[in-house]
Amino acid sequence: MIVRQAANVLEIMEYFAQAKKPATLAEIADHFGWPRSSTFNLLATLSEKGYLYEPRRRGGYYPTPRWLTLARMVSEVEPLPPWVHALISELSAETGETASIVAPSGVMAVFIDVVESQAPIRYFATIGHRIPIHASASGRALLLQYSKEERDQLYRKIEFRPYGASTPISIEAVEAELRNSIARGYCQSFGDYSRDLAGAAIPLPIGDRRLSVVVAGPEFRIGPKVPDVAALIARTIDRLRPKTAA
Amino acid sequence: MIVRQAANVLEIMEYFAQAKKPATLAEIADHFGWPRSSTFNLLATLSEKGYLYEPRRRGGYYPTPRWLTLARMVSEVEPLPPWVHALISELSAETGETASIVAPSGVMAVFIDVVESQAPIRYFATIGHRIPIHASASGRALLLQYSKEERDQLYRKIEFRPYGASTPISIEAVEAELRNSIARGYCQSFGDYSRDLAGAAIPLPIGDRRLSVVVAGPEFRIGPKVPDVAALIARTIDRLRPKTAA
DNA sequence: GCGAAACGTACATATATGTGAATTTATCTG
DNA sequence: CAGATAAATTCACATATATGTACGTTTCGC
Repeated sequence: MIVRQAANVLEIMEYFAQAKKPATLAEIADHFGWPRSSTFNLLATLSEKGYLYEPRRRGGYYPTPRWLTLARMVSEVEPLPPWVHALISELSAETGETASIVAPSGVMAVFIDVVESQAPIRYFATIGHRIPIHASASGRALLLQYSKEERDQLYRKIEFRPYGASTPISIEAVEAELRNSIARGYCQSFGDYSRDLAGAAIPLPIGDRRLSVVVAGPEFRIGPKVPDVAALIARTIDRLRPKTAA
Repeated sequence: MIVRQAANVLEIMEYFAQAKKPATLAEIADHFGWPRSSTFNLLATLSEKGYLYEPRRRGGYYPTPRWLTLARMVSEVEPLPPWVHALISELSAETGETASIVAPSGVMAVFIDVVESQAPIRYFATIGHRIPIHASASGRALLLQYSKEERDQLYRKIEFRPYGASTPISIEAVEAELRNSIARGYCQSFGDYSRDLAGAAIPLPIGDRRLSVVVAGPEFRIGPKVPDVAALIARTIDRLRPKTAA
């Protein structure tokens, strides 16, 4: 069950992140199609807790910097090593495509760092974006770091839906693709989940964290280059990853 | 009316900001005394929206860096000029007390930037903290920037409650204190709202924003020094504020 | 300076939602 | 490795909650 008012808090924040200016109760209510009275209650709650304020007289509400302090506090914990962000920056610059770091979250894979392509047609991914772990290059690069037992447990929870023509829709299909990936030396996906999207991914264990790097873009552009891109990812990891620590 | 589940989202974030480590469903449920099932729904909602993930197998939930991207996006808008933070850093260092920037929000005043004192006994303020605009030095420094008409409108919404012995509990009392502040050259408060707390504040208009600076601490320590502190604030503003722009 | 439109606020009520109990799944212990 | 223990899910129902309606307040156009 989805908790509506919890989701609404996030929607409001995303709204402000887009609008980048204060908004009145009426504007917000109209934007979301919420009743004024409900919107009033929500905004009052967020204000009372110190997360929204009214910067100007009758100028509407805007988030306080408290969001930033909170977000900084939680992000200070186990930050990604700087070379990891450098890695995807470089990969994105070299390939012209979107490069990301991905982490597991149950049956999903979550983007935890992203450098977007500058091309007008590009893979539009954001931090927090989620995709099925079994139906994506980056997800399978995570699965490669699981033991067979752990994978079997996961498989039980996965709903195998045919998102696209090449989506693996059975445990065996996924396992077969994992074997192929090992043989090939990298993971790939051609529209497994998102139409017209192709990508190459490589596992990236950091400490006890199981992550992966992925470079993805429109199939027509990146498709033929997937092996080269994969090789580039591997080379770049090799060069940037500190040799000392495990 | 307070929107419970909206508040709960914030509580969860504050919990993670404190704990600084992943937490399982059970831990969170126990911590807040929430039923497991409700906690499950909330965590599922936040996860589905990409704001929580499970970094390790059965290692519990943790916020994704998405909070940080969002918070950065909203905070990019009209950031405080760097000299403003330098101002309160310096004031806090010189006085040994907590120094803050405050903005109006209806009948309340909100802390939008804070540099805390290092003293063991200190004014514990955080960004987002709210105090009544009429019953605080910093709040009255905001009111000084309002026209009489604007103040009168505000007064109608204020509940005049005797928080402490010196709380102004009538419109006339507030107006009198404002006149005193003008004569004195700064605003002060001795336990108007928080017991044992004293402070000095000065208006700080920036562009069309009405802000104020306040230095506050325990009455026994800062009390006798309030005039000196006020003078220091004024001098420091004078020194740091760029002369060019209005 | 007046009237009208827009905005913000309060409250009672029907209903969407949170919850306790039951079930399933995973982990620990001897 | 099995049995016990703890955690994570599911679900039907009572109730806390979102909302329609009405009212007061502020702004804007003329």
